[in-house]
Amino acid sequence: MSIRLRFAPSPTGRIHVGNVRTALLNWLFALRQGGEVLLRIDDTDLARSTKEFEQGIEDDLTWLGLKWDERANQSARFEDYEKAAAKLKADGLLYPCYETEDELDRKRKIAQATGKPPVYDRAALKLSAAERAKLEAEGRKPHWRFKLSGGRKDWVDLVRGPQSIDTASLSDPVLIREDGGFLYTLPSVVDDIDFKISHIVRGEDHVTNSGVQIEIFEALGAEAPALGHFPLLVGADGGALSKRLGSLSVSELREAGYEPIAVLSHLAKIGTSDAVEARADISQLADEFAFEKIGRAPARFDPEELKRVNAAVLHQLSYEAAKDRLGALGADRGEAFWNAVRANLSLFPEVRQWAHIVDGPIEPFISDAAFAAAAAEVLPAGAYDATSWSAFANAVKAKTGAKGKALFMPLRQALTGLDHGPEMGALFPLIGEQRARKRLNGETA
RNA sequence: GGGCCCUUCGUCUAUCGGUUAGGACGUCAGGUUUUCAACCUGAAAAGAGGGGUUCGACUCCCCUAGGGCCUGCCA
Repeated sequence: MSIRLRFAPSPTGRIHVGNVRTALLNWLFALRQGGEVLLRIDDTDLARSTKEFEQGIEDDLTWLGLKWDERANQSARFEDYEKAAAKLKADGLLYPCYETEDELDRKRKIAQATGKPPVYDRAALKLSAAERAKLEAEGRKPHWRFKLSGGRKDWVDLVRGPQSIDTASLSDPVLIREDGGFLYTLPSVVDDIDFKISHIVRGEDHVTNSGVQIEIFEALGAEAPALGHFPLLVGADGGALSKRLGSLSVSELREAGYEPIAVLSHLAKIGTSDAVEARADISQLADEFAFEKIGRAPARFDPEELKRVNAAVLHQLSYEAAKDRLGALGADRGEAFWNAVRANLSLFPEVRQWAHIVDGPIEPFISDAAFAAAAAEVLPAGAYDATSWSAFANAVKAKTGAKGKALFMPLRQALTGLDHGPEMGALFPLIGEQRARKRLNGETA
């Protein structure tokens, strides 16, 4: 059997970190197994789905470096869903119901209040043909429910181990809405069958769903794929992922300047037994992927940790890899510049700050004007090279008697306006004599 | 209310009855950088609480507390 995974977002919004984790785990398993990934656009909800979001999702996945082998739109497959629904109806497994949403809501509340499980009572199953005809004559349109077996459904989950869902404690799921629209449940199963999906990897919010869907697979004469349900993401405080964090979109991360591999590394490793550290590329993440490494407790998504991973990626990034992006930001000052400043970056766009400090104009920070003026007097003339800084520092040391931190910190502050940053030896030649002289004299340059 | 799952250093986790409870990140210290950051080395740091079972429990069972998911004509 060939390995085929699928990622099935709804184009009702852009993808966010939770979605990326789902996508990534599917991709990593497929990559590891030499399988394929189907990008399935779940756009059965015609009212809320848009082509813009669909394009946005593709852009997001492409930026992340997740390449799909095949893609499909559910909106183009309604005939297949109708066919499956017809078969279920013919088999007596899909039955019409006429309760309104209000009625169902009331039934649920009453059940809750009396301590009973809020499970659909199957009243519609007891309707006679005459009663149904009467309801239809009143203008009521049916929604359709799948008749659960009432037995237990078992499977060995890829991450959770043996699972058993008691369908007797579940409501018969509505498959077709009153307006004729298909809900997620049936199209998903039909597609998984038709596209020969071998493994379904999704969040644990779908565990109960899986029990239901296994019955639908069987009702349609198919065998359910292997199933894996991983724990969901929670916030850094251990509580539910906040709305802000949970909806943190890929496009926002992209705009903020995050590296795709940092986002991928972080989301692939949190909640697993591997160290949460940057990896070189997706194939390395795939090589290390194993369901057994995924824990069963929720994974914590901490933006601070993501930032840390991102910084580590930048600290290793070669000039060659950074060159084009530096150019795009107007911050390409050569390899020596990049190698000097990258260790001070946690987000790529921050490089602009260092380019600006090299170019000016910036306002120097001078705490001791006499010291700075003395330093200016021994500033070497002409073109600077890699040795200029130490020559200058020694000259200042000889003239003022300052050494160590008392020597370097005021010079750094005067020359860069900041009290931290890259090696001055690399920055100094880029700043050059003219700007250095002005800054030491307290002038903006 | 019911069902399913979870709880080990600050954080993510390893351990599948007998370990000095290991690693990674963070923190702290030292080194290096004639300064800070980066980098290198080292150290401190943990079994939610209470009962069992057992010669022996982080590991198995029960209770309590805390947390997550599901219980939709959402996906």
